[in-house]
Amino acid sequence: MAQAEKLTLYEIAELAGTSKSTVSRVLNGGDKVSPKVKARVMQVIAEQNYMPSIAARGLSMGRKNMIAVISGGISDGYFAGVIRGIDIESEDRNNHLLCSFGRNEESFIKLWQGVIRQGLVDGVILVAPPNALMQQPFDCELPVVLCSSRPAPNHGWDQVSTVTVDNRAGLTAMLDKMYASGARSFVHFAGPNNDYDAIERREAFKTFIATHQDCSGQITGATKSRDKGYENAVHFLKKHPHPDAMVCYNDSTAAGVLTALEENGLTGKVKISGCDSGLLADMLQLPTLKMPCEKIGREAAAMLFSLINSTDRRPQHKILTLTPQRMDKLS
Amino acid sequence: MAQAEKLTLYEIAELAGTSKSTVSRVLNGGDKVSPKVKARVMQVIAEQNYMPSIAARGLSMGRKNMIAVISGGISDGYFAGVIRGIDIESEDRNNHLLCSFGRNEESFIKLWQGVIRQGLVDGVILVAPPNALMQQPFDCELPVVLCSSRPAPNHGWDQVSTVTVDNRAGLTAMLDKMYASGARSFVHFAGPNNDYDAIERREAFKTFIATHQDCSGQITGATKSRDKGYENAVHFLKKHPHPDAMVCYNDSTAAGVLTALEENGLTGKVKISGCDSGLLADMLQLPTLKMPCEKIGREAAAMLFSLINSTDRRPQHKILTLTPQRMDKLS
DNA sequence: CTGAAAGCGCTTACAG
DNA sequence: CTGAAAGCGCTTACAG
Repeated sequence: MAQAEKLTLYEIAELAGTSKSTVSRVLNGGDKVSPKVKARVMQVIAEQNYMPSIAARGLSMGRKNMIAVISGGISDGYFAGVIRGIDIESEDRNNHLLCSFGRNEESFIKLWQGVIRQGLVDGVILVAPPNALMQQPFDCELPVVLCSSRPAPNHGWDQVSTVTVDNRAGLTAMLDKMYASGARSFVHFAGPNNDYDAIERREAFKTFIATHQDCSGQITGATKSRDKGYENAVHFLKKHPHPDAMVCYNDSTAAGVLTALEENGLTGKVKISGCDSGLLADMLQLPTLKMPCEKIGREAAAMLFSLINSTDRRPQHKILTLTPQRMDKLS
Repeated sequence: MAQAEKLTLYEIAELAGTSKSTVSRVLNGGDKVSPKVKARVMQVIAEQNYMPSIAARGLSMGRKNMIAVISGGISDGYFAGVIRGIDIESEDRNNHLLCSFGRNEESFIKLWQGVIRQGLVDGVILVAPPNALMQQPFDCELPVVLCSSRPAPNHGWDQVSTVTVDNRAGLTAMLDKMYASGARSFVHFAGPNNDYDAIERREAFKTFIATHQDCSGQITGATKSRDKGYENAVHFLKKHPHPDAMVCYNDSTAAGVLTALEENGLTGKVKISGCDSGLLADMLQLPTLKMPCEKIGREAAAMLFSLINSTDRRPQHKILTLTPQRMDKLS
């Protein structure tokens, strides 16, 4: 196995019979280099399969060509989608991706501190960061983009760019559909209280009920897992007659609720919806709102690179649409 | 928002009234520094929330404290699990993780070339690399670990360390169980021909049939998706009487086969098994072999770090067990 | 158009 | 125990 020791700029220069400066110039394209020399250098580079050390280049230029993504997880399809989106945009720009996955609040915060202080990236994307992080003052000179989270306007975090989804419009569209197909009594299996998306969805639910005199609505929560959804639904069904429609925070919750419905012989008798639209919703043929995960990642990365490449530090915000899926399965 | 410009070693030294050398020494712990000076330096570091530039440190030490993982994907639960495992081990060692996801063979190979030539990592983990890569001569001086793949002994790739699963033992255990519960005629819905795991499983199937005189077996394939599994099963059931047992390459395939069985009124009449054991198998209550994804990642990372920290370049190999799940649902 | 030199932020012999 | 100096692999003014 050819133990091709990594060559340096200097060695390439030697081989090409010229100086480091010149090799650097042909590498970076900018300045003029005589065609002859350029050709020779390029040939040596090709022969040696040489690529410059991007760490050294980063040191010298101050530009790292690397961005970090710190994510609250990876196993969930949501994270995978977002990260894939980020990766696509980074690869297109020949940038590297530093990935870290917070195992819990504490580890997430530690990763964040390390990444911003060790100065090895040009910018950071935070995917669903824990609330605890945003209780701390924002103290980072790097461009940052926040996904799926919109911090309260304090501690300086409100100056950070965001990519979010329009939970209110999405949930309202879902509720309108349910209403149109006859539902009048609703229950919302809400998500965690510290989750931005969950809060928004709950508010949309409240608003819908408040603006429809002929409708009644209850809220139960907080659930995000299938088991918890099941539990809450069992509990709910014991005390209440079944409603016309059950609007769940996400697909996992809906899956649990569905099981409870089945156990109570209510399958097909209650309209039910989820949110996310992954494998689970597919399998269950569940009406749901499609979370544009990959799009979120792409937008976040594009936004971060635009921030990195510009001197304008004003925060940018992008709101993406949640698309209703399988609405025909509602009735 | 405090625009805390990143401080350098030099500035810390100034603030502490000492030299860069000394600050570096307290940072790296090794050499002796007088308690007084050390305390002062540590205080300044704490006050300023200083962390050394790991890129600069890497340049100077030759050690990058960063490893790369190049993966064939991310959306699949398998990839997510492996990467999570790698991340855990890296974080424990204060190493960073450079992640790239190959969109196709070509992009995977390009990522590989870039990573090994740009010299910004100490080692590389390849997760399910495409065959095309291993047709090229192995030319990399960095430690490398291969997950879920074992290249043919050529082009130097056989000198690379691997972490794999014991497909033969796993599948054989599954077949034995099926046999014990009465199955005598088998069909294997095999996976792709260029997939290491698929090949191993197919071989195990062949061996089982060959060593059981009283059994018959057929192989159909190649499938890895649910749709393809469905298609193949429909096709198969048209021509053949249904067998006692259907052994599928993975859970997705099994899911498709299950649908075909249902359409033919055969639900519950054929023993069926998958492999992977993720959300899908859970939902279907499918007997399956559990792929230890996170463990694969952890082992691969641990192996890579041991390779990085040692001068012994001999390849290491680790084989993990596939654990049968829900065997009670077999009959 | 081209090269010598300084500098990016560290570490580590080498002399005190 | 501590500091000045050289060096890691690049880029980029600065002089030719």
